Amino acid sequence: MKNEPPNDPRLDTLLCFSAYALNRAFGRFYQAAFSETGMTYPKFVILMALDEAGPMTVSELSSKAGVESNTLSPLLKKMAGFGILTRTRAKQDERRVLIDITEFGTQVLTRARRVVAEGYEALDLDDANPNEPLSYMEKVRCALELAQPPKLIIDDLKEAQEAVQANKPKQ
Amino acid sequence: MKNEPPNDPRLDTLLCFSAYALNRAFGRFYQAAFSETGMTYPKFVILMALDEAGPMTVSELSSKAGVESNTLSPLLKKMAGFGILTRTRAKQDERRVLIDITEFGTQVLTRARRVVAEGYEALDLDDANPNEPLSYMEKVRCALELAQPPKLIIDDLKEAQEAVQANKPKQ
DNA sequence: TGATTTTACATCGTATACGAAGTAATCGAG
DNA sequence: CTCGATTACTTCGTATACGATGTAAAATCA
Repeated sequence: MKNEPPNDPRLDTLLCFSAYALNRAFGRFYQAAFSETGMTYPKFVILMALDEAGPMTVSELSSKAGVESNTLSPLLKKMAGFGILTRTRAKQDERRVLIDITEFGTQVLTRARRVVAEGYEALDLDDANPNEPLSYMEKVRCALELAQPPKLIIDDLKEAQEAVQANKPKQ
Repeated sequence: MKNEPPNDPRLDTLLCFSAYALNRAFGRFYQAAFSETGMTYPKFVILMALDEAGPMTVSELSSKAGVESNTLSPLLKKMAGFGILTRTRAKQDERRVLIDITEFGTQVLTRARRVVAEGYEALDLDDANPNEPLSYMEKVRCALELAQPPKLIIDDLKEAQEAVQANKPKQ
């Protein structure tokens, strides 16, 4: 019972295509949920990783998230500018940059998680059989494509964050 | 037996992360296999779709491949320039653009398929259990990350194609 | 039929993502 | 100790990918 006969020319039977299509379906789903907040799916993954495993160097984050460090560098810079994480050169080894989630970042993550969980529940995937990867992935993808996810809102958090930064610009 | 409890904070347990990570692992795998040929994974998917279902409009290709038409437009233009497909305005409806794979494109696809099949076989995934999507996807991802895929070679096809074009520039 | 709406693509701006190459700090051999 | 490797991150060029918007053809309505 082969799952992906390499000579089968049909796209539907290829795991690579399932992953490709499903990933972009998730991407659009998250984009809709996060629109106008500055949040994106890759940023969400980074926050999840930091929240899960604590402060890390860029390399560690790179392997944890499965993206190259050259992809992370500009992303982390933007996120730091946004106030959701900090980038600190390690004193012992000036080459390393330690990344840590901020309080604001934690709050954003908490809300993002809630929105995502709500969105997932609305997908109504109870009848999708998780024991067959390809059909399961396709069912999830279809559900995602039909979904209208709830939207993340962080305006109030942002205002609070800006107020904090205005009070102590001693950094 | 929930597969993706939305409140579970671990990345590993999220289908979205599995799809994200697996997709990029496939991307790197294909990039290595196709390097220096001008071929890429998205182009491969487009060729597969055309080969599978015959000539199509941009919209049809868009739903078949699961990418938006604005992503396809520039991609198709490049591929046409590369000689692997043709773009033709439909006479009945000038808005539509019909995409068809060329003989050269078919040859490239055949070779690409062979290379990919060889690469997959080398992954040695016989012990990966396809009945558990997340662990299966992770196993595949790890195998892909370790893999050294064989490389696609199309230089001779390209030369043949250029010779053909040089002989009949009546287009 | 002429105006309006819809459809099908294309273009634009932005956000990942990668390999290759660059840079600065650390390590290691001699 | 010093100078060439190695390491950790950054920068650069290129390739998707998307939403928003533009444009021209076709369909629809008045």
